[in-house]
Formats: sequence, structure tokens, C-alpha cells
Amino acid sequence: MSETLYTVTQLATELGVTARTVRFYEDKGLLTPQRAGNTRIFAHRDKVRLILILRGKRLGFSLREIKEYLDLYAADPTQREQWRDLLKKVQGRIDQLVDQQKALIETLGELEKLRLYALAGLDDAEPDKTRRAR
DNA sequence: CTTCTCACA
DNA sequence: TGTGAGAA
Repeated sequence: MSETLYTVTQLATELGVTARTVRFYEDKGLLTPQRAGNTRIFAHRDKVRLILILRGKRLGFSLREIKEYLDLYAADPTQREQWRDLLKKVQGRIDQLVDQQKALIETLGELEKLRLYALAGLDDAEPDKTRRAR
């Protein structure tokens, strides 16, 4: 039942980040690997945590937010507070993305108008080639 | 190979 | 939020 352990590089490459990044996360307090002397030893729990960190990032949360959630999850005194906190953050992120979505749709609309305008302009200024062909 | 620190975007 | 470089 010996648990598989990892060095920074092993864990990092396995999860598609650099060793530098993993150390960076540790420095920020998101990871707390064991130490053998001063070299880091990562256990499976660290790997799980890192996976959670990376997922949090994909969803657009800051390392700070991810750390808060991880800490709450680890401390785990009253789980209600934990879920409330997560719900709040998730809802905030959803609101943020919806706002961006609106802005994006608006921008796409403007670009489409401009595209049609440019297209019409192109038709007015017929190239010589086309003209001679008639 | 690993560690840390300093600078930089 | 990371990276690059240099030193140990």
C-alpha cells in the first residue's frame, strides 16, 4: 500500500505545467508538499489539489480565490460556510461571463455591419479586371 | 537533477 | 500570474 510519490518535475509534467509553476503555487500557499531535506515530495493528495487548482483556473478564478476555497475545504469545520462561499463565487463568475457574453455579441454585431459596409464599398469600386471583362 | 532569489512582463 | 536567469 505504498503511496506513489512525485518530484516537482514528475507532478508538473504529468499535469501539463512547469515545475516552476508548481513551486510558484506552493509559494502562494496553495500546495504544501512534504519535504525530504529541502526537496519537495508530492503525494497523491497534492496531485488532487493541483488538479483542483488547475480546474479553478480554467473556470477563471484567481489563485487567491482558489486558495480560499481549498483552505475552507481542508479546514472543513462547518461545511455550510464552505458551500455558501463556493456558491457565491460561482454565481459571481457566471454573472461576469454573462456580461462578457453580452459585450461580445454587441461587438460581433458591429463588426458584421462594418463587414457588410466594406463589402458594398468593394462592389462600388470595381477592379479594372472586372470592368474589362464586360 | 534540485533549491532559492531577483528581475521583469 | 507566472517566467528567465544565475548561483549553489
